[in-house]
Amino acid sequence: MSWSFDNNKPIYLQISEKIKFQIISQELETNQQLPTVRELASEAGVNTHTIQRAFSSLEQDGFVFCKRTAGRFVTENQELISKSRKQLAKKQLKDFISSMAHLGYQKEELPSITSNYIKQNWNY
Amino acid sequence: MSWSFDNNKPIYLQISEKIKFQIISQELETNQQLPTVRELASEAGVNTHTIQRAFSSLEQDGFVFCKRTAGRFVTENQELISKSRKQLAKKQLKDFISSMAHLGYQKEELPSITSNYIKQNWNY
Amino acid sequence: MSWSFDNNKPIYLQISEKIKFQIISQELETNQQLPTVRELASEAGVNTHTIQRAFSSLEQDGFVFCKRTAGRFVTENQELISKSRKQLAKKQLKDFISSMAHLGYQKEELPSITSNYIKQNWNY
Amino acid sequence: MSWSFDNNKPIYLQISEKIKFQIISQELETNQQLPTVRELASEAGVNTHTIQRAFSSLEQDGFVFCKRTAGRFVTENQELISKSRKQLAKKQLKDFISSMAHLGYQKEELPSITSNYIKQNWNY
DNA sequence: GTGGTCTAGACCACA
DNA sequence: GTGGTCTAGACCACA
Repeated sequence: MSWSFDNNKPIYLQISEKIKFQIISQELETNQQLPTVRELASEAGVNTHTIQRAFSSLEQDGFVFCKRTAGRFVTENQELISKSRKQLAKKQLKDFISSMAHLGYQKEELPSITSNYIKQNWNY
Repeated sequence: MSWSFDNNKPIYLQISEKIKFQIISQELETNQQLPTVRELASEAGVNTHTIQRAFSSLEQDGFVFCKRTAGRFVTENQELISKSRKQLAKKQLKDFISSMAHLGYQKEELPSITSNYIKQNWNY
Repeated sequence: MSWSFDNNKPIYLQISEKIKFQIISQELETNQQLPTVRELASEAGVNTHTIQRAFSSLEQDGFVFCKRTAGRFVTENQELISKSRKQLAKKQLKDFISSMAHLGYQKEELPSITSNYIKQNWNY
Repeated sequence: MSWSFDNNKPIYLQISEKIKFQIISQELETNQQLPTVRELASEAGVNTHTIQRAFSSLEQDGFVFCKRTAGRFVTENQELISKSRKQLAKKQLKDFISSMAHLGYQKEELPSITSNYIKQNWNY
C-alpha cells in the first residue's frame, strides 16, 4: 500500500475506498483479519479518528464486520463481493467508453485501441 | 450543462474540470467566448467567487484567457488542447485496463468485453 | 514604445508612468508635442478615457501642459525635469543597494558586481 | 513586519511578494513555520481570504508547503530558494543599470556612483 | 456590463 | 486550533 492522499477529498473516504477496492478485488480475502485502527493510522500517518471513520463506513456497507474483542474482518458475504465487483467493472467499462467517445474516438475503434495498448505496455 | 455536484469534492474544482473537459473534447471551440462569471454562477446556483476560482485555475493552466472587460475565451492554443486530449485518453485507457485487471479480468479479454458492451449498449 | 500591460495595476497608471519616464529621461523633449489622445489610444489598444486619465495625472504633476486647441506638450520647466531625474536616480540607487543587501550581498561588493555585469552585458 | 499597502496593487499580491522576498532572502528559514492564516490576517488588518490567496500563490510556486492541520511552512527546497535569489539579484542589477542609463548616466560611472552612495549612506 | 478584489461571517474536515 | 470552501454583498477599473 502506498499512502499518498489527494488534498481535495476527505482522507477517510480515500482510505475506505482503497480498502473497499482491495476487498472487491479479493486482494484482501473473505474473513481475513484487517489491521487494527492503530496500525493503519500509524502506517498511513493519519489520526486514529480518520481510520475509525473509514471503517465505520465499510461496516455500514457490509464489507467489514467487527468481532468485539478480536478486531475487524473482511465480510464472509461472498455474494456482496462478487455483486460489487460486477457493478464496479460495469461502471469502469461504461465510463471508459463514454469518456473516450467524448474525446473523439469512434466506439468501434476502442477494442483495437485497447488491444494495442495492452500489447505495448504489458508490464504496465 | 447539468449542474449537480459531488459533496466530496470542492465545487470550484468540479466546475473547472467540467469546463476543461469540454475544451479538451472540443465541445467548446477555440476562441469561443465562455459565459460570464455572473451567468455561470446563476446557472450553476453558486456564488460568483466559486466561478472565479474555477476560471482562475483554467487560466493558469492555459485553457482559458481573459480579455479585461470583454470576458473569457477558450484558448487559441490548439496544440495544448490536442496534447491534453491525448494525455487524458491515455490515462483513461491505463486506468481502465489496470482496474479491470485488478478486478480479476484477463487483459486479453478486455477488447472483446469492450466490444460486447458497445454492441449491447449502442445507444448509451 | 511597446504596450504590454501588467494585469495587476491600473492601465492609466502604467501609461502615465511610462510617459513620465520618457519625459524625465528626455526621450521626449521639452516643449515637444505629444500624440493626441486618440492616437495614443489606438496605438495602445485602450479606451480614450484611459489615456485622458493618464494625461490628467501628468498635467497635475506639471510634466505636461495643454494648449487649448493645439494639443498637449512636454513641460518647459527644465528644473522640474532635472529635479525629478535626480530624485528618481537616487531612488533607484537606494532600492538597488537595499535589495541587494537583503539578498545577502555585501555592500562593498556591489560596485565590482555592477562593473562586471556591465562588462559582460554591454549590449544589454 | 510592517503592513502598509500600495493602493495600486492587489493586497494579496503585495503580501505574497513580501513573504516570497523574506523566503528568498532567508529572513525566513527553510522548514520554518509561517504564521497562521488568522494571525497574519489580524496582523495585517485584512481578511483571512486575502491571506489564503497570498499563500496559495506561494504554494503553487513551491515556496511554501502546507501540512493539513498543522499549518504552513517554508519550502525545504533549498535549490529553489538559491536559484530564485540569483535570478532576483540579476534582475535588480539589470533594471538598475538600464534605468540609470536611460536617466542619462554613463554605464562606466555606475560603479563609482554606487560606491560613493554607499560611503555617504552607510547607516541606511 | 465585464472581470477583480475585498470583507464579514458561516461551516467543514482533520488533529 | 489548523486550513479550506462557500456565501452575500460591496465597490473598483475599464469599456
